[in-house]
Amino acid sequence: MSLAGLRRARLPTAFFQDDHATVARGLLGCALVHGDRAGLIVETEAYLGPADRASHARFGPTARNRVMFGPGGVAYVYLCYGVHEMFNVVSGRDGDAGAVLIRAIAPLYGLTDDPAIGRGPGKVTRALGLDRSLTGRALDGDELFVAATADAGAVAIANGPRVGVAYAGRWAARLLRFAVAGHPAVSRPAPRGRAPGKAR
DNA sequence: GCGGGGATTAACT
DNA sequence: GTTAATCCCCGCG
Repeated sequence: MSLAGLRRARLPTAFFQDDHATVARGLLGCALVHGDRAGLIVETEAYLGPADRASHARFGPTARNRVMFGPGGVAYVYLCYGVHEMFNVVSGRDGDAGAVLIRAIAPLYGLTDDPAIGRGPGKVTRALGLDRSLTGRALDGDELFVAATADAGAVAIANGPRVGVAYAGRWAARLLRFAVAGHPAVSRPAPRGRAPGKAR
Protein backbone atom coordinates (compact mmCIF):
# COMPACT_ATOMS: atom_id res chain seq x y z
CA MET A 1 0.00 0.00 0.00
CA SER A 2 1.24 3.50 -0.85
CA LEU A 3 1.54 6.37 1.61
CA ALA A 4 -1.54 7.89 0.01
CA GLY A 5 -3.34 4.58 0.46
CA LEU A 6 -2.38 4.51 4.11
CA ARG A 7 -3.71 8.03 4.52
CA ARG A 8 -7.06 6.86 3.19
CA ALA A 9 -7.00 3.93 5.66
CA ARG A 10 -6.50 6.11 8.76
CA LEU A 11 -8.03 4.70 11.92
CA PRO A 12 -10.85 6.80 13.39
CA THR A 13 -10.46 8.30 16.85
CA ALA A 14 -13.08 5.86 18.13
CA PHE A 15 -10.61 2.99 17.59
CA PHE A 16 -8.44 4.33 20.42
CA GLN A 17 -11.27 4.90 22.87
CA ASP A 18 -11.44 1.25 23.88
CA ASP A 19 -9.96 -1.02 26.54
CA HIS A 20 -6.22 -0.27 26.75
CA ALA A 21 -5.02 -3.84 26.16
CA THR A 22 -7.48 -4.22 23.27
CA VAL A 23 -6.00 -1.12 21.63
CA ALA A 24 -2.48 -2.46 22.24
CA ARG A 25 -3.33 -5.72 20.44
CA GLY A 26 -5.25 -3.95 17.68
CA LEU A 27 -2.32 -1.69 16.82
CA LEU A 28 -0.16 -4.68 15.84
CA GLY A 29 0.05 -4.83 12.05
CA CYS A 30 -1.07 -1.20 11.67
CA ALA A 31 1.10 1.52 10.15
CA LEU A 32 2.42 4.48 12.15
CA VAL A 33 3.03 7.39 9.79
CA HIS A 34 4.88 10.67 10.44
CA GLY A 35 5.39 12.90 7.41
CA ASP A 36 6.89 10.79 4.64
CA ARG A 37 8.15 8.09 6.99
CA ALA A 38 6.14 5.04 8.04
CA GLY A 39 6.64 1.86 10.05
CA LEU A 40 4.59 -1.26 10.67
CA ILE A 41 3.80 -1.61 14.38
CA VAL A 42 5.07 -5.01 15.60
CA GLU A 43 5.34 -4.56 19.40
CA THR A 44 3.28 -2.63 21.98
CA GLU A 45 2.70 -2.39 25.72
CA ALA A 46 -0.44 -1.24 27.52
CA TYR A 47 -0.16 1.09 30.54
CA LEU A 48 -3.30 1.50 32.60
CA GLY A 49 -4.69 4.04 35.06
CA PRO A 50 -3.62 5.18 38.57
CA ALA A 51 -3.84 1.66 40.02
CA ASP A 52 -1.15 0.39 37.61
CA ARG A 53 2.10 0.87 39.53
CA ALA A 54 4.12 0.71 36.31
CA SER A 55 2.16 3.50 34.58
CA HIS A 56 2.93 7.21 34.59
CA ALA A 57 -0.73 7.59 35.54
CA ARG A 58 0.15 6.19 39.00
CA PHE A 59 1.01 9.76 40.10
CA GLY A 60 -2.45 11.01 39.14
CA PRO A 61 -2.70 13.81 36.57
CA THR A 62 0.51 15.92 36.42
CA ALA A 63 1.94 18.45 33.98
CA ARG A 64 3.71 15.67 32.07
CA ASN A 65 1.10 12.92 31.92
CA ARG A 66 -2.21 14.81 31.88
CA VAL A 67 -3.11 13.75 28.32
CA MET A 68 -3.25 10.15 29.57
CA PHE A 69 -6.37 11.14 31.53
CA GLY A 70 -8.16 12.60 28.52
CA PRO A 71 -9.86 10.81 25.62
CA GLY A 72 -7.90 8.31 23.52
CA GLY A 73 -6.60 9.13 20.06
CA VAL A 74 -3.77 11.57 20.80
CA ALA A 75 -0.01 11.20 21.25
CA TYR A 76 1.85 11.10 24.58
CA VAL A 77 5.62 11.44 24.18
CA TYR A 78 8.07 11.73 27.07
CA LEU A 79 11.82 11.67 27.64
CA CYS A 80 13.31 8.57 29.28
CA TYR A 81 16.72 8.45 30.99
CA GLY A 82 17.35 11.96 29.70
CA VAL A 83 18.17 10.43 26.34
CA HIS A 84 15.31 8.71 24.54
CA GLU A 85 11.88 9.91 23.47
CA MET A 86 9.09 7.35 24.05
CA PHE A 87 6.03 7.44 21.80
CA ASN A 88 2.67 6.41 23.25
CA VAL A 89 -0.89 6.37 21.93
CA VAL A 90 -3.40 7.56 24.53
CA SER A 91 -6.15 4.95 24.84
CA GLY A 92 -9.52 4.67 26.56
CA ARG A 93 -12.42 7.04 27.03
CA ASP A 94 -12.16 10.48 28.62
CA GLY A 95 -11.32 10.01 32.30
CA ASP A 96 -10.14 6.41 31.87
CA ALA A 97 -6.38 7.01 32.04
CA GLY A 98 -4.06 4.83 29.99
CA ALA A 99 -1.76 4.66 26.97
CA VAL A 100 -0.02 2.21 24.67
CA LEU A 101 3.76 2.37 24.20
CA ILE A 102 4.97 1.61 20.67
CA ARG A 103 8.02 -0.57 21.34
CA ALA A 104 8.98 -1.64 17.82
CA ILE A 105 8.24 -0.95 14.15
CA ALA A 106 9.37 -2.55 10.90
CA PRO A 107 10.32 -0.18 8.05
CA LEU A 108 7.56 0.61 5.52
CA TYR A 109 8.41 3.97 3.90
CA GLY A 110 11.28 6.42 4.13
CA LEU A 111 13.36 4.16 6.41
CA THR A 112 16.42 2.01 5.75
CA ASP A 113 15.24 -1.54 5.07
CA ASP A 114 16.77 -2.99 8.24
CA PRO A 115 14.67 -4.70 10.94
CA ALA A 116 16.92 -3.16 13.63
CA ILE A 117 16.05 0.43 12.60
CA GLY A 118 12.92 0.46 14.79
CA ARG A 119 13.65 -2.37 17.24
CA GLY A 120 13.11 -0.77 20.65
CA PRO A 121 11.04 2.23 21.78
CA GLY A 122 13.91 4.74 21.64
CA LYS A 123 14.69 3.64 18.11
CA VAL A 124 11.06 3.96 17.00
CA THR A 125 11.06 7.68 17.78
CA ARG A 126 14.50 8.23 16.27
CA ALA A 127 13.51 6.45 13.05
CA LEU A 128 10.26 8.37 12.59
CA GLY A 129 11.44 11.73 13.99
CA LEU A 130 8.93 11.79 16.85
CA ASP A 131 9.46 13.95 19.94
CA ARG A 132 7.76 15.52 22.94
CA SER A 133 6.38 18.45 20.95
CA LEU A 134 3.81 15.97 19.54
CA THR A 135 2.21 15.31 22.92
CA GLY A 136 -1.52 16.00 22.65
CA ARG A 137 -1.49 15.83 18.84
CA ALA A 138 -4.45 13.98 17.31
CA LEU A 139 -3.52 10.70 15.64
CA ASP A 140 -5.82 11.08 12.63
CA GLY A 141 -4.12 14.16 11.17
CA ASP A 142 -2.32 14.59 7.85
CA GLU A 143 1.22 14.60 9.26
CA LEU A 144 0.78 12.04 12.02
CA PHE A 145 -1.63 9.13 11.91
CA VAL A 146 -2.19 5.40 12.36
CA ALA A 147 -3.62 3.35 9.48
CA ALA A 148 -4.95 -0.17 9.06
CA THR A 149 -3.01 -2.42 6.67
CA ALA A 150 -3.63 -5.86 5.22
CA ASP A 151 -1.69 -7.25 8.21
CA ALA A 152 -3.99 -5.69 10.80
CA GLY A 153 -6.15 -8.41 12.25
CA ALA A 154 -4.20 -11.13 10.41
CA VAL A 155 -1.14 -11.56 12.62
CA ALA A 156 -0.49 -14.11 15.38
CA ILE A 157 0.08 -12.38 18.73
CA ALA A 158 2.66 -13.23 21.39
CA ASN A 159 2.31 -11.75 24.87
CA GLY A 160 4.37 -11.41 28.03
CA PRO A 161 5.23 -9.12 30.95
CA ARG A 162 6.21 -5.51 30.23
CA VAL A 163 9.89 -4.60 29.93
CA GLY A 164 11.79 -2.55 32.52
CA VAL A 165 9.09 -2.28 35.18
CA ALA A 166 10.45 -4.58 37.93
CA TYR A 167 9.77 -1.79 40.47
CA ALA A 168 6.01 -2.16 39.96
CA GLY A 169 5.43 -5.11 42.31
CA ARG A 170 2.65 -7.45 41.23
CA TRP A 171 1.89 -5.18 38.26
CA ALA A 172 5.24 -6.17 36.76
CA ALA A 173 3.86 -9.66 36.11
CA ARG A 174 0.77 -8.56 34.17
CA LEU A 175 0.78 -9.79 30.56
CA LEU A 176 0.39 -6.37 28.93
CA ARG A 177 3.16 -6.63 26.34
CA PHE A 178 2.10 -7.74 22.84
CA ALA A 179 4.07 -8.52 19.69
CA VAL A 180 3.69 -9.99 16.22
CA ALA A 181 4.84 -13.58 16.86
CA GLY A 182 8.22 -14.34 15.31
CA HIS A 183 8.72 -10.92 13.69
CA PRO A 184 12.42 -9.97 13.34
CA ALA A 185 11.88 -6.35 14.41
CA VAL A 186 10.51 -7.29 17.86
CA SER A 187 12.90 -6.20 20.64
CA ARG A 188 14.72 -8.89 22.60
CA PRO A 189 13.92 -10.95 24.52
CA ALA A 190 10.75 -11.45 22.53
CA PRO A 191 7.61 -12.32 24.54
CA ARG A 192 6.96 -16.06 24.57
CA GLY A 193 3.31 -16.27 25.56
CA ARG A 194 0.53 -16.94 23.12
CA ALA A 195 -2.35 -14.50 23.33
CA PRO A 196 -5.79 -15.76 22.33
CA GLY A 197 -7.03 -14.78 18.88
CA LYS A 198 -5.48 -12.40 16.39
CA ALA A 199 -5.06 -8.66 16.39
CA ARG A 200 -8.31 -6.65 15.98
C1' DG B 1 15.09 23.75 46.26
C1' DC B 2 17.14 18.85 46.72
C1' DG B 3 17.82 14.18 45.69
C1' DG B 4 16.56 9.75 43.72
C1' DG B 5 15.52 7.32 39.76
C1' DG B 6 13.66 5.99 35.25
C1' DA B 7 8.43 2.26 29.98
C1' DT B 8 16.72 2.77 27.12
C1' DT B 9 20.66 2.30 24.23
C1' DA B 10 25.33 1.62 22.75
C1' DA B 11 29.79 0.89 23.91
C1' DC B 12 32.58 -1.08 26.91
C1' DT B 13 35.28 -5.31 29.61
C1' DG C 1 27.72 -8.55 32.24
C1' DT C 2 28.47 -3.61 33.32
C1' DT C 3 28.10 1.20 32.83
C1' DA C 4 27.86 5.99 31.09
C1' DA C 5 25.00 9.24 28.93
C1' DT C 6 21.85 13.01 30.39
C1' DC C 7 17.35 15.38 31.67
C1' DC C 8 13.51 16.23 33.98
C1' DC C 9 9.86 14.43 36.69
C1' DC C 10 8.13 13.79 41.12
C1' DG C 11 7.89 13.62 46.23
C1' DC C 12 9.19 15.75 50.17
C1' DG C 13 10.52 19.57 53.16
